[in-house]
Amino acid sequence: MPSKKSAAARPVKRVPRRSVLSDDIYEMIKAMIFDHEIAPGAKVNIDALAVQLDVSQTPVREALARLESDGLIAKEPLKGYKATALLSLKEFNDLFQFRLLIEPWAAEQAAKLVDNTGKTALKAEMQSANTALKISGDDQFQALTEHDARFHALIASISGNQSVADSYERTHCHLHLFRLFMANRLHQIDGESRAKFVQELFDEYYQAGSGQLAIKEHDVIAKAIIAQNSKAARTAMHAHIESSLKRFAPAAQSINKK
Amino acid sequence: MPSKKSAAARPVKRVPRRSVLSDDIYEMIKAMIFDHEIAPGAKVNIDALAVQLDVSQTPVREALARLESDGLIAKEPLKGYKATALLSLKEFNDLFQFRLLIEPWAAEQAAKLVDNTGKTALKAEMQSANTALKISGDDQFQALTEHDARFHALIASISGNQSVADSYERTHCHLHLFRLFMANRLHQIDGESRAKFVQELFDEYYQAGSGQLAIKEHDVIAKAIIAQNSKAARTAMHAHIESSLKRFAPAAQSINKK
DNA sequence: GAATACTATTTCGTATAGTATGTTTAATAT
DNA sequence: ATATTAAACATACTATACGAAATAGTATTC
Repeated sequence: MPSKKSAAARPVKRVPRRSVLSDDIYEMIKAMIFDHEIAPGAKVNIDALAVQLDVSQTPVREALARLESDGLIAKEPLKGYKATALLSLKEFNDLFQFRLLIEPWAAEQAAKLVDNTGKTALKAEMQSANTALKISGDDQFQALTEHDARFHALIASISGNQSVADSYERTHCHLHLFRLFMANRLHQIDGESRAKFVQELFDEYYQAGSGQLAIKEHDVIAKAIIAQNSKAARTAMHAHIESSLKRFAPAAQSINKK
Repeated sequence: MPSKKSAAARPVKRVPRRSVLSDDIYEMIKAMIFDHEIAPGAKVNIDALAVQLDVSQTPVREALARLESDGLIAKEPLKGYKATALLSLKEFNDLFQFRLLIEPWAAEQAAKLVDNTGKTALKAEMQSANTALKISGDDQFQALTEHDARFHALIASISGNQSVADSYERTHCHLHLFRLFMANRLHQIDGESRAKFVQELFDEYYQAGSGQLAIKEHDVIAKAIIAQNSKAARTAMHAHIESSLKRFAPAAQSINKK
């Protein structure tokens, strides 16, 4: 069996690796949901979307079918697709309860099984978090949210359990949280008090106290895993999720009162 | 606002409720995977499938996109769809580990929150299990497997947490287990020893000891939930999954050795 | 015998037309 | 004026045919 070196040495012929259009469209629509180009609850017109993306209906239909399976879009037979509504307070709490069931375990396992590759990846991800902190405005929030998604997915992956990793990915929790936040953000225009609330929410989420609260919590988790301290990793993850729940609860609640 | 009674009294106009072809096809293909009409790892030709089911490619494409999202079918870009392979021993263990994370909690919550509707549903499901025991042969195994799927899904539903219920459903564990069993079953022809092994496996799974082992375990769980004894429900569910894991492990292992 | 060139098959996407259902508007009747 | 009915319109869903691009298999050449 050829070594990895020799394999890397010979010219790689498998270049094409062209992604299938259907997959690209899937990612594009997901992105449109993510950044509110498709608002929560908004109707999704297949034909219009196909025209807008300059493709035929076929790949759009496949993408929507997958998105429905993901729970990001709901289908009403013969009436069409709609982006799912924002999380209700109950759904929000349920989601975090679910995460509490699997993620502390995942962190514990990750600490037990992590190898050098995993440690390197964790360090790199924490670097990207610090980079994100230098951005400003909504873009920063998006960058931090994406770091958050990658960080948790990485740990689930290091845990070695594919079922757990998949189930985490499928929650799309970062997407839901980002939509909750942006929904509040977009209501800024409604009044000063709201604007202040949103700003406070943001500060509280990412820069409370001496700053970068969530990132600091990530740092604790990452360090515990790298040190292969499984108990510490579990408790740190548990604390982080509960802390994150408390930070986001006001956003979820205010939406419900609308 | 009209009461529920008056709403139920007037003739229901919402009769149409005609399912969309695309959804039917999805269920049909899933059923074909379930009963090995599409073998694990087999290639799935869209055109052939459309002809076989006597529909156009459009609904087949949507169905396959959803099935891929479910993890029941894998897509290789520009090469087509294939039914996913049987669970490897590792995947099998991972799946059960995942279930151990969420199902005991679900049972505990179910015991806390169950109402009369839930209790009635649980009793009805246990009745259907007894009915299934009267069937014979592979059909019995299928009937029992389907009861198993409904029973666990019901408890997840009673737990009240949609995220947990969804994540359980998406494991499609009953489908994977059934495929594992049938794969062994189909190898009966290979030799007497194998035939005996399969028979023993079956007996052990559903009729060990004084009989109906798994069903008895279900009964313990159901009774604990109905009695609203949450701790008992949790431990019973935990024991049941571990017991189930031990029963099925040989099947998963023998596949790996192939 | 290995690399290249050619052919066949298949996947993927497009385009378009037809049908069925939902939605809206307008007209009619109570 | 309200409610019911009917027609017009829009859209979702399905069918069908075609074409482009990649893969897989075969043959040819060195």
